[in-house]
Amino acid sequence: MAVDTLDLAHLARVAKALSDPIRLKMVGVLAQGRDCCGFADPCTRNVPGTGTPAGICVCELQEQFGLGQSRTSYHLRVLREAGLVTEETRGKWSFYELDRRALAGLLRDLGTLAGE
Amino acid sequence: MAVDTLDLAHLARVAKALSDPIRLKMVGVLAQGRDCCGFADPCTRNVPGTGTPAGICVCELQEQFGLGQSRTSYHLRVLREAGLVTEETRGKWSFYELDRRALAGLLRDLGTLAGE
DNA sequence: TACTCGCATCAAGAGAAGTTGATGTCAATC
DNA sequence: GATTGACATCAACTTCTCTTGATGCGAGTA
Repeated sequence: MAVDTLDLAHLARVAKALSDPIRLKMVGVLAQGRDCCGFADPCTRNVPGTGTPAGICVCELQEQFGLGQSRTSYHLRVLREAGLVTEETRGKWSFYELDRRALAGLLRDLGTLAGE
Repeated sequence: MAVDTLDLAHLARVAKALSDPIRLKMVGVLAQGRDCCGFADPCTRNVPGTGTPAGICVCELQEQFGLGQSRTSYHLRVLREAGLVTEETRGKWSFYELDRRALAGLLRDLGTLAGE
């Protein structure tokens, strides 16, 4: 892929989303995709029927990071708007999942920019 | 390499340096490492004796990007402080070069964060 | 229906980042 | 030694980002 086909504005937006230690840590936690949740709360439920965990709910991230609710929500929104994570509402909970393709795309594009 | 050995603060700083389209474009130009300079100026000189080009001078970047001098200098400083580029003074010119290892390190660390 | 819970969003303030023009410094040239 | 050219840095300003507390809203629950 040629350098001049890169969307630098988009690349910059994704990089900006990753330019904060809190959000990087969130990506790390989401990447581990751990079963939500470790703590005693109804949101421990997995995808109905499948038993497969899908994403981590905001309350768990909030707990893990010791952040306020709106602060947690804000950083998740930045990641979401950059396309790095996806959100799915189930019941009254929001589950966030890492979009690995988006992250892989970033790495690929940066590699391209640097001439592999 | 384990996720918990990553220096997220440093990762964030490098990502922030890449969170601006101007700086991304600079990285792209420096990556091509084109012979400095294309335009008629004494800074066309390469490393004395070797004939090998080493870096691109500020005046060329300024010209290529159509930016003011202090603005160009500012963005180069951000890249330099993030460790993404190195600077070398020769005569009255400053030559900037991409530090490929730093960029490779970023890609590696992001990969690690995302669990490869 | 009223209440609570989980979450998004908003409004306001503090601080950081980016832009611009001015000033300073050092090397090269006159 | 004075001038010029290349560059860094500073000061002032604007704009963006982040944090905090408040408000709103839909989904479950009493």
